[in-house]
Amino acid sequence: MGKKPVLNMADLAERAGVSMASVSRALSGAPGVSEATRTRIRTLAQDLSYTVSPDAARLARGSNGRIAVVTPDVAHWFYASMLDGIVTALHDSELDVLLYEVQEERERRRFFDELPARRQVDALVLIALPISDDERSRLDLMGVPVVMAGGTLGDHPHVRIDDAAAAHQAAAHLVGVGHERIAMINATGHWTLEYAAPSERLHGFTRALHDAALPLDPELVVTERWGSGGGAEAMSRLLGLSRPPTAVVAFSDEMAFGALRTLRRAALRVPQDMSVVGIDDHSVADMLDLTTVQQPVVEQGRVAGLLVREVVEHGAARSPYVTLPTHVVVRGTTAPPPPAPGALG
Amino acid sequence: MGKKPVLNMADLAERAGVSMASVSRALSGAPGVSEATRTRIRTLAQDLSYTVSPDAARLARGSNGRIAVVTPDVAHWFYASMLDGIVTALHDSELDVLLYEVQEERERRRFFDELPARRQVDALVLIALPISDDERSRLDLMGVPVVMAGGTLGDHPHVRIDDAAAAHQAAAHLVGVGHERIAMINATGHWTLEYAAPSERLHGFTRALHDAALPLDPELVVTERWGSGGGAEAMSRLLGLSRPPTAVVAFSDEMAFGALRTLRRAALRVPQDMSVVGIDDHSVADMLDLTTVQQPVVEQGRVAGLLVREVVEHGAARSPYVTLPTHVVVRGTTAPPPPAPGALG
DNA sequence: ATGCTCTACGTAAGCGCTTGCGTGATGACG
DNA sequence: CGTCATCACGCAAGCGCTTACGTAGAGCAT
Repeated sequence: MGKKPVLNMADLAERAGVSMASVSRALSGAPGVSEATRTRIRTLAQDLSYTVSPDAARLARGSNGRIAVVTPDVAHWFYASMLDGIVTALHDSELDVLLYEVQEERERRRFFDELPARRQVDALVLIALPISDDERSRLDLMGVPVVMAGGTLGDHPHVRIDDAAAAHQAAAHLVGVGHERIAMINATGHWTLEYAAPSERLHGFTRALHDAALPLDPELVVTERWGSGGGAEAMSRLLGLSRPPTAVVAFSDEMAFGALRTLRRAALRVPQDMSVVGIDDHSVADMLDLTTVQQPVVEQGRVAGLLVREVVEHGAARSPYVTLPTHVVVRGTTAPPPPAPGALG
Repeated sequence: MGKKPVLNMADLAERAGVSMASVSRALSGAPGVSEATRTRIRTLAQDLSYTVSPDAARLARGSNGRIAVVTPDVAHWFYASMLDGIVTALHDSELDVLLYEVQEERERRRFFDELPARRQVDALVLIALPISDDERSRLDLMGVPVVMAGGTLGDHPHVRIDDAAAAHQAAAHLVGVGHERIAMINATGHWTLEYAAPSERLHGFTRALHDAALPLDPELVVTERWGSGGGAEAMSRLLGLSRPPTAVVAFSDEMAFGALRTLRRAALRVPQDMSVVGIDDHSVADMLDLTTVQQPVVEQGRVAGLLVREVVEHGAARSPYVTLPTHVVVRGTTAPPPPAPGALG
């Protein structure tokens, strides 16, 4: 009857003819064992395929080895790429990742009320998740450092892009090829909480027009819900205008995709009749030949991963605020505007 | 000096004027405390925002509350959708998810050698990860149940689609609209280990031709590496043939996208000059108007999540082998073949 | 030899919980 | 009014580790 199902440290110690203390030290790399003993124990552990129980170790030591990543949507291109960067950066560390998806309001509430990650992790990485003040104070209860990937959160470490600059680049590109009547398709969040990106990008857009001494026609700024459906809808509205634009900056590639769909259905040619530029450089943008402002998403995740490692390992990050650059990728959806009807040339 | 940084159960018990045992029982829902006491303790815990330490609980109880999900690529559409289904299915359970990405060979080896998830989880979900026999025996060392999502693995519980049937449906659709010279673009894995899908899909394809009494021209089966690049390459080879096909079944939508790109660059019209059908119903397929065989990816993940819950909670799943249906989604990339050069009609 | 410092190792006290078992109180029953 | 379940609860023994502290022996200088 009854051997333990799995070998524990006491068993190993016995077989090695030493105390548990030595085993623990040998395996963890702590000083206080001779090299000979250490090697012997390690070899034995290997042979018996023994592993220290992370839970027991963590309990005895008080915290270690795990972080939580919180994402609004596991499957969405943007968040998934971020997550990819984060786990990649963590690959050669000892940190494991506990994954939480807080998509709907219900899960959101559950996450902040119950704090399921509480006492389980050494740090938290939030992927582009706007947070209310109440929620921030709940987070503080967890008593662990937080880093924000793809946005900002108080004075917690973060990585992000300059949204205003990105939109500015998009609009400036259109100005550069000769457009004067440029629209912006902006996004509105699906939660009560607003992301900062929409207003930032609108500012950048506005500033670009201003810099080019172009008037800003309020009709040409349309806001729809986030996603390609919203983009399609927004483009319909723009086409319905008495004086439609000749080019449009979309809040994101996804919205640009929707806009392109509307244009195709309306039998308008891109870029001859209408230029479109997105923001993101979504993996599909290349396939659809969409001109866009590229932002390094995986890289943002990677930096977030490095930040969280620093924070966990050294208590703080050396340079906790990182803004990564964006740049225009010219493809086939932008060109000079068609000659104005009744124009001289 | 020295209060504990965080409230523990002993503190709570003291403040509540009861023993730890009662607190534990009250909080965990175990019998042996009166309703009155239970409520009182719970309220107090709430007020003090106390949470049981999952690690200590797990240690004392011997295992509980966490599963590992292993995916080849966090960011890839297919795996990300699977993962989404899994975490969604786990949302209203008490299970947390530990995420492991084993992308490159190095990480793969590390994962199977070190078994970082070992002693940390109650079960393992593998997302479409082909596994060698050696690796399987390593996995057995973990001593926890394994479920496979998007494939099979010995007699472990699994969810998947019928790959042969999917390819059969794709080819049959093309036969149905009148094609007789149909190619297949097949995929080859990027690892040494082969997925089962390519050969299965090839079988389904072959069988469909056979069922329609069409000859199978070996020239028309081309295999390229997985991904849209491979699809593009494969299509080039097909176009180089002395007698090119009039239609093609691609291993996946991604490969179909590549094929479409090649066709566009070759100035061939789709579907007038060439019909293309993919498999997956990738989120972008709709955007590119690609006819495809839809497979329920998120749903497969969801089912995998349910399976793992059953396995963890009841020790076994009631029906551990699930095959989900696929079906053709007709869009704009398939049409009858062009009239044969020199044909009578 | 004596005394001292090091090093390698063992002892044992926790870490924060769960749970089998024991106990007194309570109520049912004859 | 005695007898026995039953129930609510406390006691204390772990769960599998880490680590402060203690100790024996080796090495060295005196």
